[in-house]
Amino acid sequence: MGEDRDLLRGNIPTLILAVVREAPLHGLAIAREINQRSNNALELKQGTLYPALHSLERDGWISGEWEILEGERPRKVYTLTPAGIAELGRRMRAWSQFSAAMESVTRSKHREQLA
Amino acid sequence: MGEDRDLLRGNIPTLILAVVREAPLHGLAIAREINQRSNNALELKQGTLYPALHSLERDGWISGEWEILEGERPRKVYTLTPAGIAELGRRMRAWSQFSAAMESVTRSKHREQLA
DNA sequence: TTGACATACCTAGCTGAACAAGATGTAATA
DNA sequence: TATTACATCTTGTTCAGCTAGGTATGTCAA
Repeated sequence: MGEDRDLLRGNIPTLILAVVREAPLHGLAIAREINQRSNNALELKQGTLYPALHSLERDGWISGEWEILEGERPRKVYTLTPAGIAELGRRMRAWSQFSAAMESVTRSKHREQLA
Repeated sequence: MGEDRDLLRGNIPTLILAVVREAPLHGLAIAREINQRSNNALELKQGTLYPALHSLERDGWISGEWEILEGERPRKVYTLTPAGIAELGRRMRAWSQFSAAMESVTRSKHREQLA
């Protein structure tokens, strides 16, 4: 709900890549999609979103193209590149491993449960 | 293995509290325990460990006591406080929620799988 | 046409957690 | 006596994400 801020660290690129994988989207739509899919648990601030998109584009994982339609605001639509697909795979594997490691450490040896 | 560094962010206090919950331990032993339980996936650097312990103690989640034994180096042994037990519960719940949110966002709508 | 509002993009500067790289000191071992 | 392993601690750096601003466009109502 918002105290997860520190947990989000390092995972924002993964989230963005995962969302863009399915369909090219522009910035705010990406943030909206992450928010909706997580049932409002995850919220990307604009000061986080745009710099993250720029660095992902600089690294070649996504590519942005301006879409200018009649009677619409200009939008920069991002598409996952082939390199980005590989990067997403790497990141998701890293996440799985880390997540499993967290489980191993926090699960009590004696199977005690916290309320 | 080491590239998980960013993922670790924000979770170190949780890991420490979880390990100390089961038995009072001194600093390096805590780091060792986390490393072993995670099959060497997680590694706490000393420059991370000690400041983290100090801040957890400052917040009242753990309390440290010097243990001085004959023919042993002095060690500061940390114990989980009652407030720390509650804090650990909060943090583990936050982790579960965040973890589930990551799943929701990264799992493709169309059940496609990455290699 | 004026204003308000939602959308859409962007950035400069700050913050703070984790890290790198140092230091000190003790006990055991060679 | 030197070296190694253990054990604690701190200073200074780094950088991802946030705060808090900014610009501009389209819509709708007064």
